[in-house]
Amino acid sequence: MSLGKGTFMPKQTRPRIPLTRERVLNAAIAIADEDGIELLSMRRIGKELGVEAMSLYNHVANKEDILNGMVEVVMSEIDLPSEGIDWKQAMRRRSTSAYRMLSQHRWASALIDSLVSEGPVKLGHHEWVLRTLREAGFPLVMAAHAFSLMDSYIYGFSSQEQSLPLEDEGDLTEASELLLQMMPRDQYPYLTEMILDHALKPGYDHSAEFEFGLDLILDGLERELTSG
Amino acid sequence: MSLGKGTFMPKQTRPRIPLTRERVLNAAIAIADEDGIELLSMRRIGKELGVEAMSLYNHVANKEDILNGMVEVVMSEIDLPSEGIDWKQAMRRRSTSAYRMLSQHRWASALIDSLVSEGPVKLGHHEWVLRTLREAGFPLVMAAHAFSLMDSYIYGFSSQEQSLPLEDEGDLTEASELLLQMMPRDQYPYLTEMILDHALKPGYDHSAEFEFGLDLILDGLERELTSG
DNA sequence: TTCACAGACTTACGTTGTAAACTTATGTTG
DNA sequence: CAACATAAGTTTACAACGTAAGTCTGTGAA
Repeated sequence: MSLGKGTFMPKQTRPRIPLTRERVLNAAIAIADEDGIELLSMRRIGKELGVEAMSLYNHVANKEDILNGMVEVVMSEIDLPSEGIDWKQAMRRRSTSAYRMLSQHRWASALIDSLVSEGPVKLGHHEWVLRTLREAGFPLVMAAHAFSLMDSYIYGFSSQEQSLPLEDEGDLTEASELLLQMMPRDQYPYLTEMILDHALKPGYDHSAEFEFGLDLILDGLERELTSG
Repeated sequence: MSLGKGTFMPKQTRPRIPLTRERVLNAAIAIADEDGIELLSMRRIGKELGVEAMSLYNHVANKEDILNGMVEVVMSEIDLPSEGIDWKQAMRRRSTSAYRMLSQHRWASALIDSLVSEGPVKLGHHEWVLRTLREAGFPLVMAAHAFSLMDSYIYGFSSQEQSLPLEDEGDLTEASELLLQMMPRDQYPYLTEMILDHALKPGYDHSAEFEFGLDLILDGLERELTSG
């Protein structure tokens, strides 16, 4: 193919959308969302973009750089309400928003705490949380406690949720039934009861479970704030 | 080397401790504890045991089987106090014990929620927690909430802790100083304050941080129990 | 002493991340 | 428009990974 430089269409001979770091990260996120993080490889990302794996290295340092970048991108999806509202409302909004993000990107919670990414988005998020707490009157040590507690819960809950092998939404019925079959029921009566009478019940809602713990934590923090 | 069968020491010609599933798992745990989970490979485990990688497959199904087995082993290290004591004390003991285990085996928290291991130890643990809560008077739904909340916090806190790159104990000083250098301080005043005036303070204790959240959660659950 | 077999070893294959060397496309000059 | 520098692709190669398949051997029973 010698339709090189000086033929007759010097500008747009081939459309060739230029590869960018952003396009690489978006492709990686799409793959991780759809096929799972374990199928994310440099060659797979390249294929997604119609390019060889090694071409990616012109725009990202290496695979870890991609993983860090993915975390930064999805963390920017978290809603951080603008100032001027109640700290409790603000924390509630950012927590449920973070939970929703972690549910949409099931690979994220595992990545966030296996990596040491300290990009501007993550730093900005931390800064926002600390400012909100401090300006609401939390003393320094208590703000640290609150931050640690909230984030441990948010990421912990999301991690635990993803370890349940529910393929689609509401499909934990199938998983539970599988577990029930393998498990000698008489040996685990309380576990059996929990699965049968609670987890398998039609109205079961995971995000309601999340909000129970979140509200308990926020109420406890409010008590600490007003009493201390 | 023809010192084979019928020479003159028919029994213990070579010491050759027989390989077992247990020895494989213990070797794997030792490697993960000392060198990190990312350096755990079949060949590395074989070397540790003076054996080729493929020999392991006579005692374990595959690598995932090993990872599941490792989780089962370390979960059995968690202290589950015998019946007859206050539910709150019981939960506090098992939680701090779980936290201590997860600190000793820094790979465990990531494995526990990336895997779908449902071995007898994990099931037994769940059964113990549910029985303790139900017999303390927690209604079914509240027991589910309590379980979810406590475990999310325990594993979440441990995960977050391990994402801090502290090599030895108390060495987060170095990590924080590194972060401070890379970070434009005037852009993140509250984050800077937190690192300088709290995290870098000599008396900083991570397990105290854990216990603050744990007690807040347990107090909140107690309130739910007595009020509801 | 012979023999069966559990349990070790050897070899081989496909997949991974990425270093090094190359080729080609693009944008800036004379 | 031609020549060239540079940016951004491709090709090839390598070491390390999990593991399937086949082979060899040490050990206990007959």
